[in-house]
Amino acid sequence: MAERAVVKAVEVVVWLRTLIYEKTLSTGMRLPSERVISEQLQTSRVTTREALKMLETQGLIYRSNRRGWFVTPPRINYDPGRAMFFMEYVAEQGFKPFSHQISKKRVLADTALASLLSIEEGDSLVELKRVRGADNRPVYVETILLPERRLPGIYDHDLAHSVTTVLKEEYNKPCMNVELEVISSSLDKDAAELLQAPVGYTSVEIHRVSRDAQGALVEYDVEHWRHDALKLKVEFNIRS
Amino acid sequence: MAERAVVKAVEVVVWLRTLIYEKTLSTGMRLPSERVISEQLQTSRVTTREALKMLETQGLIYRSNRRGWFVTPPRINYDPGRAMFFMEYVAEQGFKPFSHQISKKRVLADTALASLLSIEEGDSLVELKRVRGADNRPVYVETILLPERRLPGIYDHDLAHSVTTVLKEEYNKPCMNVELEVISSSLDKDAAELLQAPVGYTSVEIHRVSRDAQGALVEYDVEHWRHDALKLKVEFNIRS
DNA sequence: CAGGAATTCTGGTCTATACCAAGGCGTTGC
DNA sequence: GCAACGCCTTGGTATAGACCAGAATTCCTG
Repeated sequence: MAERAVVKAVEVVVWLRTLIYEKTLSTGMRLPSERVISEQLQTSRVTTREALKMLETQGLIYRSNRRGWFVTPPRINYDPGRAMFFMEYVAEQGFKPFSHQISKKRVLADTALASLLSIEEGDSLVELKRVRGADNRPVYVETILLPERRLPGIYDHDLAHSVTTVLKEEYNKPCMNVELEVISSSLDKDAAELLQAPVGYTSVEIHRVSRDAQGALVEYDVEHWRHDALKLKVEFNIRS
Repeated sequence: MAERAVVKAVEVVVWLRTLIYEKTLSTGMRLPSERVISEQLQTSRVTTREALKMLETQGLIYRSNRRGWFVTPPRINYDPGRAMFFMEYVAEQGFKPFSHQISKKRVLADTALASLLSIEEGDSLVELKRVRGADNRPVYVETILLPERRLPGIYDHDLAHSVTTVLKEEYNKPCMNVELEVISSSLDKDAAELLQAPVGYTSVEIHRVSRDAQGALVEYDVEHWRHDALKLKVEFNIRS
């Protein structure tokens, strides 16, 4: 009997996944505690945790510091090609969005930044940090850099809501062209804290360079998303 | 003395990361074995493994089944907006690319697939599976679906190299418009085997719908990338 | 009844140990 | 010369137990 043809941790994964698929456990609900699961399936806590982490990697469940494991809500569709801002498209998908500004300050472009953004070294940039989320769950942090020379007075505008709108309405510089860079990475300490996630949590990192109709850089933006909260959509035409 | 202000596993992470950054361990090299690291840093193997997994999530190292842990090579830049094919752009980046066809067969569109691809239910599709990689390291698996009705005789063409080229040269249907969907996910058993990665390994899943100049679907493609092998780049103009 | 203190519960970290399975490699035998 | 066998190393899986830190709840007190 009892060949262990199957991996024990996978058994736990399957058991939990079934509960989730059949909606015994549904979005937002807490899973049984690690100790209870272990007892139920006759396994050790280490093995149970391994299973939970697999489901976390799949994005099916997430943990909240010392509170428990929960079933992950649906992902947010994010289409950087649509001229809409966060609050709008998140609400459109039936979530209750929020956006908190963390900081706003001036920084000077060092060599690397200057060449990356094709501006002059030493140029002043307005740096904006935010956390954004839906239904009380923070999903990404972002750092925005705005070249002050091209956007005089930008520091004094209210940027808490929509930078895109300010650029368009106040400066007549709608972002026309976007360059995205996307990699899978992990959260550092700061980002993890803001997203209420463990350090090292899998993340999706998006770098976005936006240019106006003349091809001049108007916004540089780095976003760190919880990996399980994002479905990125992009549509474009091939450049031949 | 000895406050454990720091997490032991993080100590290990920092130690290894330093070795990597200062190039004591460089691309492709094997790390010391788990047991050796544990002894060296006076910690248990479980803790060491935890640290290794953190570095794996960051994409700094990867493991090869029972052979050891290795320093991850640079990521491949992938820009689906450029009208180039895999072998070309990978070679351009200094890698030695390869591409293996796994299977080629006909499948019939079910309801879900039909509506997703805006074709008729029951329509025949040519399904192509491949693994691709660089420098002997498989980096992604893909499944391509081609609607046979729109591409008569497509099954009999040599599709092993570049589907894009066949579509353009033989059918005069260059892909003009692309719709991407990107999510962070994890590898299932089949994909994991093909990529020589552990089951559950973090992956980036890309769905790609390509259309010709008339807006008709000509190619549907699902790619599963090792998360640490990909840097996705996209450039496009905003739709207002 | 409100506010604070104590308790309980949950995940977070860590140790020590054990055995398994597969890759790598050297040795042995033909 | 080379294939087959077998040993050693490496990661893979699993157990049992311990203690910590923070969240949640309960309970007690003024």
